[in-house]
Amino acid sequence: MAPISIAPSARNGDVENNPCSACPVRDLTVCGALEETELSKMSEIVRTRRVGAHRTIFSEGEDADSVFNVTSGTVKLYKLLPDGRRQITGFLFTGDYIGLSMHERYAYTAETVTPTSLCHFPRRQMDALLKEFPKLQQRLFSMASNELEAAQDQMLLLGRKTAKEKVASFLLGLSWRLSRRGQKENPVPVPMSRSDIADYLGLTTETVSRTFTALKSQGVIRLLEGNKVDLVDCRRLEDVAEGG
Amino acid sequence: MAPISIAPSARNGDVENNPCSACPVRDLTVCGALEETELSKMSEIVRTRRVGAHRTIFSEGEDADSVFNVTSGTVKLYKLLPDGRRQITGFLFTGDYIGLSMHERYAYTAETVTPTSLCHFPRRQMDALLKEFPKLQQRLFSMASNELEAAQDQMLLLGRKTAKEKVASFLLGLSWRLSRRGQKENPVPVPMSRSDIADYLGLTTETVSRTFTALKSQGVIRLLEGNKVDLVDCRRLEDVAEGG
DNA sequence: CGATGTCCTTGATCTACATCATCGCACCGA
DNA sequence: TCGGTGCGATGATGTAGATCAAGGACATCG
Repeated sequence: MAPISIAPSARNGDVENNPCSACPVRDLTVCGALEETELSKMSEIVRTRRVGAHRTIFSEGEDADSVFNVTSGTVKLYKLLPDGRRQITGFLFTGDYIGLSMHERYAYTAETVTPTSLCHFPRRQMDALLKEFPKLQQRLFSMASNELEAAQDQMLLLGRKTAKEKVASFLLGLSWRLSRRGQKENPVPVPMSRSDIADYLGLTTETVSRTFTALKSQGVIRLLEGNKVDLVDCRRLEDVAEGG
Repeated sequence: MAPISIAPSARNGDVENNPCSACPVRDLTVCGALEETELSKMSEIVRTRRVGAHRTIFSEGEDADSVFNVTSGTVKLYKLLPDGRRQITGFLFTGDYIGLSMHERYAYTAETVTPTSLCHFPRRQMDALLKEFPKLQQRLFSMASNELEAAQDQMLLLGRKTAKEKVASFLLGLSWRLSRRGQKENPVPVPMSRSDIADYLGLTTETVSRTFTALKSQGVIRLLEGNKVDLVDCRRLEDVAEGG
């Protein structure tokens, strides 16, 4: 397809044709499963996209013909009841993959919380790559396993935890995911609105707000500039999260 | 390994060495991904087990060195909080696979609800089979996808539905899974206790009990002999489940 | 630079469901 | 045959969190 480029232009040419090889977050994502040389196959089918905050990426019920990688920003996934009640089933950050649960139609709506960069893959071609590279398939399976475990934790939270335990668990979860991505785990940026947090925890915005103030006045957390939360007393927050 | 058996005994010999080939529920399970001939590999590592009701198969936190297939009966999976609050994350029936989310340690406890038959596989050897048969790996991934979608539905239920909507959804879910297994979808056997249902739906036994009576007196369901529930008005039950 | 809007917070009140208590019934072992 | 035990149903009461209401902090915009 692409002519083999030579001499000085070679390097730039490679990067242009194979942006994935220069991807700074590759190891965080599904792409980390591939060797440098195999990556070109991904480059061939990927299309990068930048979208602003509060944009719908796709909606529940639409044909699921694309999958995505989040390379920066924050995304929320949610399901709605007919009367408008909403449950956010997850927040996605740098490195997360959208479209793990692959059926004919999307099972949820995906919407950006902040400005976001996405890698977009046509699903058919991604499926072909999965067949070609079992390592990719394995990595995807292991990511699905992690999601499943997170979903079970979330069920415990939604079904059995109090408001205070829910909020504490939420903050610790954010912090934990930061550290998994190799970022500083405290203070924690909280880019989503109170109402998003409420719909994630099965609460109302008022209760979330009150619970934040309660934790703050107990000296467990501090609310900082720029929607950051300082986990002052992590140990105690963990106790709170488990009902201790 | 096993000597090649000849003549009249051959057939029985095969079945004994390869019980999987005679498995009546094979197509429902992960094993359905394999050809007759490949099944012998599974037979070599499988050990079948029958266990009574209310037995622990494994506990949260133990080394996850086995995976299982349910060939008959009902199993529940649950997580506990330190103070004993319990969340049941799922019920498993004939054909379901235990151990999808594979980490070093079990993320939940698995306990039988009724007498149950299990196929037991050492995890290491199962992993080897997954490498050998990509079809098996694919099947497992697709089962994980389904579980993930079910988990998202359950989050919506736990976070945003009322008691009545929860119970209605639960009954419809049982019925739907029956029909997926090719069984009659009404009336629905409900082998688990009120307290199990409560811990699955994020309610108390009393509320579950009251909600059953409420649905009964509205003529939407009938409680039959032998813990069966007759979904009298399926359409209306669906409306109730979605808050209609 | 007021006008308008959105988000967060806080207060007052309400309610769905939890909690506490009791009872009936089926099952079971002695 | 008879207590014992566990489960399910139902009634009385309590409460965590929802709902309703209002004000304050910012940002955007004519």
